[in-house]
This record gives sequence, structure tokens and C-alpha cells, in this order.
Amino acid sequence: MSQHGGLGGPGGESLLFLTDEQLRKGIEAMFFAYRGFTADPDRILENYAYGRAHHRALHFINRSPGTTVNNLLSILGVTKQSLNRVLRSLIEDGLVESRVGRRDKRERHLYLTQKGSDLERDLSEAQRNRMRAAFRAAGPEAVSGFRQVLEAMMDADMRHQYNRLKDAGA
Amino acid sequence: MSQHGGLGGPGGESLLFLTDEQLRKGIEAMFFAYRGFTADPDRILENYAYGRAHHRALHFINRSPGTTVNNLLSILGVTKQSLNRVLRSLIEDGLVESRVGRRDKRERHLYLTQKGSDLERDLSEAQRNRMRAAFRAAGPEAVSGFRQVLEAMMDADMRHQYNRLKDAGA
DNA sequence: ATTTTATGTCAGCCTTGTTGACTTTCCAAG
DNA sequence: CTTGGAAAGTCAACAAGGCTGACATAAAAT
Repeated sequence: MSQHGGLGGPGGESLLFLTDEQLRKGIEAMFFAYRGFTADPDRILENYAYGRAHHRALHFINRSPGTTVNNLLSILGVTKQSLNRVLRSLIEDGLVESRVGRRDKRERHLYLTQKGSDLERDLSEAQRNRMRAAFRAAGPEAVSGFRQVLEAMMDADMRHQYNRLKDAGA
Repeated sequence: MSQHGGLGGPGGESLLFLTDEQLRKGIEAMFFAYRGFTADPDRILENYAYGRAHHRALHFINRSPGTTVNNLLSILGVTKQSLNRVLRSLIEDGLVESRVGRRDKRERHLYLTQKGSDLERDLSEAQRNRMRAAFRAAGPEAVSGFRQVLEAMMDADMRHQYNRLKDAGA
């Protein structure tokens, strides 16, 4: 086993926190925290015929209005069939508008309608409230560390997606 | 909108990091990081007839050998029917042993067999490797902040479960 | 003119969650 | 000792949301 920690050998001071025990705590923290992270939007979605997949679509369309289907596909990391099922219901219900591209007419550009924007706001507000409470409780330095670790945990291509979004909105 | 930040009014210095923009970055970081978090075990599980649900069961049985079904139920937060399907296949395939309770014979105490322990080790090693790389890249202080924010993000009852596990293993 | 790309759609499958109804076992209170 | 209720397991039916494969259409690119 890779049990580091304890005795401060050469470089030991930087390995002190990397025991399997510490790593397992991190793993379990991710597991339990993610449950909390999704709990509030999930509760709201129970009142609709929508699930987490719809929430994700609404979030990223709101985030990048006019985004194409292909773009959304690569961000969400699902198949087009899977996404299409979600988008179809959102379009039918009038939460998302799909406009044919002007330059490239094959593309569909996605926008939230007022109705879609309203639901997105409800969902993200619930999620932001929890995030805000957690950030407030932990403090600014903890928040910085939180983000650093999460960024380092992403796959490289997802980190690029994340950074494109991050920079676009800032 | 609850756009704080900017101008350092009364208490402004402690709210500087709580803009909706910062919160949204935190939300997206959680989303993308969780994908990375599960990616490696998922890849291993493709070679078996198992999924994430089996991984979770193996993890927590390994974590608390002899735990009862009810106990596992409350940790995993699923229905007994859902867990039962997973446990049944793990028991049939000889990865988990279910022993009738000595004091209360209604209870089943769950243990990993050698085979179950082997798979659990593979899965958790893959997950730990990523966590270790992220922790190493971010540094000890970031790790502390990471854990603080995640703990604050959990539901209260999940935080209790987490702490019981945390203390037991330490 | 042909190929590639973007999108949509149909059919079918899997995992993993749900509810409801029911049985068996067995501890514990009356 | 009987009975109520808790713990566990099972069966059936269903839904969300992933997946693959096959196919259609329109439009861009070559």
C-alpha cells in the first residue's frame, strides 16, 4: 500500500496529507457533497416532468445563449440521442427555442424562452443558495482551495470546457 | 439578483467572493470534477457486469466490514429494493458474503470476499490515484479548503454519516 | 458531384432508481 | 405464549436517462 505520512523524510513535509486515509476521506466527501449539491434542484424538479438532465441542459443554454447542439453535446458528455430526448421535451414545452443558424443552416442555436429562463433561475438559485452557505461557512481561502482541487480533478478536456465557460462569463 | 461583490461596504470584505459569478463557477467546477472523479472506476467497471452502484456498495462494505443492509441503505440513500438488486448480484458472483446476524438473526452482516476485496482495491486505487494527483497539484492548504467546503455542502444527516465514517477509520 | 458534417429520429437495450404488495423471520411487549 | 411490528428479502411494474445502431435530411465543404 502507498501509506505515506508520518516521519518527515526527504520531501516528507509535502506528502504528509497524502495518506490513503486522507484520500479516502476526500473520496467520501465528494460522494456525500455531490448528493447535497443536487438535492435542492432535484426537489424542485419533482414538481415537473423533468430531471437532472433537463436541469443541466437549461444551465448550459442559459450560460451560453445561442450555443449549438454539438457544442452542448461536448459539454454535457452524452450522446446526441440522449440529449435530443431532453431538448425535444424542453422545446415542445416552450422552455427552449431552437433557431436555425444564419451562417450555417445545419446548426440549431439554442436559447431559453422566458418560461425556460424562469425555471432555470429557480433551479440555479436553489443550488447557489447552498453553495453560498457552504462558501460562507468555509471562508474565502477554503473556497480558493476547493476550486483548485476540483480543477485538478477534472479530465484535461473538461478543464478546457470549464475554463472556456469561466473566462467567457467573467 | 443577489449580486454582491465590488464596493467594500459594511462587511463587504467577507462577501467579495460570493458573487453569483463565483457561485456559478463553483457549481460548474463541481459538475466537471465529479465527472473526473467517477471516470476511472467507470472505465474499470466496463469490463464487468457492474456499474457505479456496485462500486459504491463495495466501497462502503470495505469501509465498514460487517455492516448491516439497513446501515448501508442509510449511507447510500437508496431503497432496499434498489440496493438488494446490487447486493444479490455481488453475492451470487462471490464478491460479497452475507452472514446472518448472531444477536439478531434477521440482520445480514456484509463482508467482502477475497474476490470482492480485489475488485474494490482496483476501483479505489484508480480513484485514489486521481485524488492524490489533484491533492498534490493543489497543495495541503487547498486540500483543507476543499474538505471544508464539501463538508459544509452536505445535508446535515449526510454530514453525520460522513463524520462517523471519518472518525471510525482515523 | 461527392463527401462530410450537423441534426434529428426510431427502435431497442441497460443500469439504477422508484412504488406497492407480499412473505418470512424473529425480537420483544403484552 | 401469543401477537405486533421491525428487518430483510422478493416480485412486478415502471421511469429516467444513459447507451448503440441504423437511417434521413439538409447544407456545407471538397
